[in-house]
Amino acid sequence: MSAKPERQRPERTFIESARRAQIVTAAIETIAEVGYTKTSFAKIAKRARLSSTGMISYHFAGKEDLVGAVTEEVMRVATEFMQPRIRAAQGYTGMLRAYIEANVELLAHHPVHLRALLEILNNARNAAGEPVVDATTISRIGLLTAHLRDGQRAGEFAGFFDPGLMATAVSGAIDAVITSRPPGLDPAACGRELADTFARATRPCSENPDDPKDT
Amino acid sequence: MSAKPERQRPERTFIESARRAQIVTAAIETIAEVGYTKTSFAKIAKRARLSSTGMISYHFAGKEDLVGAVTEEVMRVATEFMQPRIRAAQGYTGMLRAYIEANVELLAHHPVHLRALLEILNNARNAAGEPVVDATTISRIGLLTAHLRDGQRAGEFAGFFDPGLMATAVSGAIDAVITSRPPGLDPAACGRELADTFARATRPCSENPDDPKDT
Amino acid sequence: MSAKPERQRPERTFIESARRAQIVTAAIETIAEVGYTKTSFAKIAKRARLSSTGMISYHFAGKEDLVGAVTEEVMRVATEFMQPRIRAAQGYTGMLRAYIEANVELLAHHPVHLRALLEILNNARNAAGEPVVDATTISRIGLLTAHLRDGQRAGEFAGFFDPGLMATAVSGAIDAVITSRPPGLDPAACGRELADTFARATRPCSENPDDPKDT
Amino acid sequence: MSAKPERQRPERTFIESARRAQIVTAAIETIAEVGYTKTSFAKIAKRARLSSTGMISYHFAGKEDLVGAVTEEVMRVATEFMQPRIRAAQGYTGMLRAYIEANVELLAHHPVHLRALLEILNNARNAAGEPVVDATTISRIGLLTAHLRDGQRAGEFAGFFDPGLMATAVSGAIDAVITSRPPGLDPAACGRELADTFARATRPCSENPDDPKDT
DNA sequence: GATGAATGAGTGTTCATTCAT
DNA sequence: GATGAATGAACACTCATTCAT
Repeated sequence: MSAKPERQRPERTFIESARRAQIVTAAIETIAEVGYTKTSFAKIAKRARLSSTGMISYHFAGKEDLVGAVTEEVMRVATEFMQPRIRAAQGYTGMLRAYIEANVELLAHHPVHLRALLEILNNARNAAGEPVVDATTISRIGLLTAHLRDGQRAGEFAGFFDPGLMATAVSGAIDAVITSRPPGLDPAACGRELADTFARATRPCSENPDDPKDT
Repeated sequence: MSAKPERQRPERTFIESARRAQIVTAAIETIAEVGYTKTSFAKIAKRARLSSTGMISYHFAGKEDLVGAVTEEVMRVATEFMQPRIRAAQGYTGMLRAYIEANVELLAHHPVHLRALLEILNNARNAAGEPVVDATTISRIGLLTAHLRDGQRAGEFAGFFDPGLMATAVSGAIDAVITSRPPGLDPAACGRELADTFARATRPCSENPDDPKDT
Repeated sequence: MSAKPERQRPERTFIESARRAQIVTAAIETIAEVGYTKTSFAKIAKRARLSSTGMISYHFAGKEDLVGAVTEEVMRVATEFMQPRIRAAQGYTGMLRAYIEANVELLAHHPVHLRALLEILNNARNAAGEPVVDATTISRIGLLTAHLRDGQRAGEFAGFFDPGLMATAVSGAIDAVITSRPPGLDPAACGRELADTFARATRPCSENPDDPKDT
Repeated sequence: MSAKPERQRPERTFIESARRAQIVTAAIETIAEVGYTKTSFAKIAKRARLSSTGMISYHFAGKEDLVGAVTEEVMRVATEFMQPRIRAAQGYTGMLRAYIEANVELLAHHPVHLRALLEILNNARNAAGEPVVDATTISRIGLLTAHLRDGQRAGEFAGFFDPGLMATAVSGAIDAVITSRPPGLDPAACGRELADTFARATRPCSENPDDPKDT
């Protein structure tokens, strides 16, 4: 999230950066196609037309390092796509809608990247059994929770829901839609309807007179 | 989903059924603990106090067969827990609420089973890379979709949402809540709030006068 | 050092014990021939006429486990050879002589075993860089030190040397002789002369009137 | 052992000599720290702050060549330290004492160099499995043997021991002391006591009236 | 001359499955 | 029918060395 994330400590040669990018691309495609579990260095090397798996180990410190690079790349693409859309929206409600719509629309533009990311989030574990990339690293639920809480304080969202739980629900619903790739529905309509759903669920009481419960 | 799923084609001796159950139990615990990816016959055999992995291969046709048996068992437990709660509910809205609440509550009673199931749904792939157990196999989204559509026709749910998409969203939200095990919230309250959320989202226009969109 | 060291927890099948012994034998020969560093599972498997290295991993928990088994076996052979000779000796001086002579003579009877043991002691390290089998495990220097100290108290050895340092010197001298396999000297004479050397070095002042230093 | 061992056949540029020295130093430190077995070009390059292992291969014909250079350097340091001390001693007995003491004292001044040398002597093997640097190459035992024999002829040492065997014993004892780094004993006292030990062991009969054996 | 990139054989280990007993 | 033994492909990763630039 720093201004120049690519200017990290080890200065990389042009050719090395190119190789790394090539490997990362092959890794993304492989993970999206066969799933994280069945992805091996051998398959990635084959897709990247590399002669050996040793090549990947040469450019990346290990499997975790490669997974980290893949995550970074996907997040870069996703952020580049979503951020302008979210920034253009007005108000807390508008931004929530923009976030949901942009996220679903992202599926239409970068389905492979998104599937790879979900595979990593769900499956990648290190030797200790802990997630290699946990959800907080990519800061989805955290940011969403903060946004919902701020919107509640500003009075744009209803006060009767727990922000953390709602953020989890929103994320889960989006991921499920992404994973299931609902056939017959175009992504734009899909995103709009999902945004509608959570707009109704978070609307304040005043606009929602007979709310069934307020905890 | 047949009435007696365990009395399938090959009639099993008592001792064989016991062995299979023992292995399935060990598999569920192992998958829940270390994740599907890191689960191997060796670890299952160790937990089941079997001396060799050959034993598992003897009782199950292969990894897919074992995963299928695990899924069946988890679904049996889940159905046994949820069905009475859902049947006791009144109307489409009440049943939807009961379904969501029962599902979250199930986490409190059978966390190991649920985690194992989610691991399998997310990770288990056959040699061709296709999911071994897809979501439709366990008929969650399908049944939910049908329920939502029927409720729409009966006028209990609003008509402006797509049943399939809403079913996907509901399932995804529940799974996310289950996976994240929100700290500081007790399961009952969690389930109630999640049910509230989708109650608001599916309520008809009449009770929800100024709905922002109706596609 | 327990009475029945082979009656450990896991009861092994006859055939498994045979395989383990076969592998241990091949490992000893390989280590003695090419050195610990150049010994790999592949070479051991080849010598043992096993089809794959996986076989070794099947019978031993890992490289460390195999090295431990090799050490145990060599120590078993060495103890079996040396113990009766040492027990037959009289007095502290006699036992020290017997120990040295038996150790050198052991080289003539089991040169391969001894070379393998020395290779392991000098080279085998675990991932953390620590010796897999340290000298104290096989309790050579520890026992020797105690023997020298007791002999000093009993007045059989001179009091002017440090028992630990002398034990180290004795062990080092023996190992050097073993490693260099002095050509042209028969082992029996070799052992006798080495024992003479340390007999002179440890003899009390009374028999050694003009000792140059007494710290 | 030539007068100017570093001025060998190929005349090297200043910068090349510097690079070689830098690599040799890094190699010594690495071998001493992690052991010869776990030392690789990669680790040496890292310590020498070189960007690639190719650099090492460029300056040295191979691993054996590097090990040779390391040995030369350590021997240079050791000789520089020990030679004046030995030359200053009087008589065969005095020189033997000086040699032993200087060798142990060397450990206090250059522990890293010494550990590296012992690692190489014990572990370094070429492809054929033969030692890359054998003990005779560094001429320790050879020179010592000659010294002992000359001292015997001169009557300073007893005649009843075999010079080669005694030289081996002396070297082995010193190496064992060096390797074990006896805690709680300061190096000077250590060296003195070890020298005492072999002084007693090599003293002629006349000063040692009741010698137990004379072969 | 010097270097970063690449190589491919080799490391120990795990895996699901098969088979003779 | 049941089981311990064996298989061999696959795994991530390291190695010393080579080579085009």
